[in-house]
Amino acid sequence: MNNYIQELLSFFYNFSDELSSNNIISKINKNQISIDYLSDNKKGDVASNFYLIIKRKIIDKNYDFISHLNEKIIKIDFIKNFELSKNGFININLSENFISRSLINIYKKNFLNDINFGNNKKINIEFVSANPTGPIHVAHLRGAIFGDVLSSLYQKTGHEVVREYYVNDAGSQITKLSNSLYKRYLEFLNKKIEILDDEYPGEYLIDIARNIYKSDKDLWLHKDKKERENYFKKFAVDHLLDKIKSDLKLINVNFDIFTRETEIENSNVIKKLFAILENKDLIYQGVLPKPKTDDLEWEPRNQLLFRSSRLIDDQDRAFKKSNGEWTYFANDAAYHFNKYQRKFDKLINIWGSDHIGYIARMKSILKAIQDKDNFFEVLTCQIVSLIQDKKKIKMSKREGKFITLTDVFNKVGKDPIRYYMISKKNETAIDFDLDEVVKKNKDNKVFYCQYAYARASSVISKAKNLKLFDEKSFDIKDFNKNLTKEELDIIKLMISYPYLIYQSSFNNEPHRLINYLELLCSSFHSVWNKGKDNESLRFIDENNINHTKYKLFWIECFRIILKDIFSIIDINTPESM
RNA sequence: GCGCCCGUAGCUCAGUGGAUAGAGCAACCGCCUUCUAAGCGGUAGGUCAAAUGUUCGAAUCAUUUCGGGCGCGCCA
Repeated sequence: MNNYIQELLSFFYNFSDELSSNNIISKINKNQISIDYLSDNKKGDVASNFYLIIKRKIIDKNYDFISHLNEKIIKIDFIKNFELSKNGFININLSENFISRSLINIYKKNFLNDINFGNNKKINIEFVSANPTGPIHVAHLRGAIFGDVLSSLYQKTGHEVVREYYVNDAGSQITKLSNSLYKRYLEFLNKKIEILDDEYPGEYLIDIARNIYKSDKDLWLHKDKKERENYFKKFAVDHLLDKIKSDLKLINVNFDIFTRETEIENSNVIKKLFAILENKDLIYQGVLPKPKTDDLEWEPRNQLLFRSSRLIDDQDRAFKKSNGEWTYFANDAAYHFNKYQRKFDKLINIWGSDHIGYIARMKSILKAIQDKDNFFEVLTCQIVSLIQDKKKIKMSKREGKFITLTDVFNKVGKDPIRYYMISKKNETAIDFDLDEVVKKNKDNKVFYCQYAYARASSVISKAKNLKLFDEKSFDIKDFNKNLTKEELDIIKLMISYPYLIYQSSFNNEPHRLINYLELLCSSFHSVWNKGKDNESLRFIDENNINHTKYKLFWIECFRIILKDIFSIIDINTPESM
């Protein structure tokens, strides 16, 4: 029973049901009931607004809320007492017995047992999916880490997660890539070349071309164009995908599966999807309206359309080009149908904010092929602006000038990247200041938190050296008499951790981890420094072994919680710094 | 023109309809004979873009306006 906050919420939900079915109150919106366990404003260990919600809805004038609540709440074993504040909050204090049991659960590392709300549901999380036309650059960084941490959170809460990357290895961009690579290859044969505006100028293609030249010499000059194009396509994509994988490995982002667009194209999945849509009268031959964009040469054309406006989208979308080829969207729709066929309970996509306009049509596809409302969810990441010398770094894809993941990694390192990218809401555009983040390692909170862990570890190792670290003495009951208020506050914060994980996962908000982590670490540093002013408040006091064992117990728990958070964010846990 | 996101301290950002709106950085003043000063304590800094509304209660919800970002094609 680690998730006591959830239990408390359920208690109030049931309470309100009981009150309304007995006609004591009129109907309320239960979603308004909340439990406050983090804010500074709360007066008890936790606080609820329950009374404020029902107060105005009370019909029975003789109803005595406090004694009724008292009668019910006394049966909850983890509650010590409660009081109704003048302004209507219910302030609740937890029983010492419960707190010490919870702490023992943390020590035994079974504190997350109760937040298994996933019940082994299969979740597919698709993220990054950057086109294999160049190295991973900074625009993909945020989605990569958001997707990775979100996946870990879902795993923590009992879901079976598949991390998936969709490889767009078909279409005209790949043809252009193939042509650009061929030109670089021609360079090795001393031919003069010119890279066109819409081709890929990046120097990374030169290295790939060199490989082809080394093994094949002038072989491809004499081959037929189609054969050569296909070979160069595959060669380029394979190499760039390897590069993407190894780049992502630098920041510990790994995938379970890479699905290629060409696989989808070559399978019959698109035909199957097409049949389903046609059967539902969602496919027709028609003409799209003129787009609202300015400066657009527009010729109306008759083509195969998907009637997405009947579902979620505001207009219909092209399924086939006028030359009869499937559109990118059609392939992508087939890919999502393919994911559906793989029997996931839920699909989550993480897209950059530049794809927001694409969400409605894809949701329309998913709605057409299945009934569940929340089966398919798209989470978007707003852009990250890189700041250097107090200025935004401008990137130009056309000139092949962009900051790659490797550039940022070499400058900053894995932990600050992962920490910073996950510390802000995904829907907020953020500035990532490369100078601030590396400046003397001081301005970055990741070091602040790792330092807290290292300090805690140094206490434990010193205690072990002094033979004061005795596990057998950790089954303690009356720790509240042996610890300071500040220490008890940290302990109460720690035992709310399971609910925090539950909330972060349920709401797709990994950044809450960071808020919690920083609060926890700041409290720890503060308590640490109390020992500087007052020797009796140090964690290890050889003159007071009794106090010491209580302190060592919660510090070990603190390390366990920190280690758990660090493992989700996937940053190092340094024993010393 | 339309859609989505955002606007909170000088800067970067938290903030679950609820109690006195917070943190870090920058500024200023203190704290190392000590389990790690990569730390701690304090001071100062706010019309939560604006207006109206809903509510017992709004930074949070609704509407409008202003400002910023990202998108809107048979591209991918």
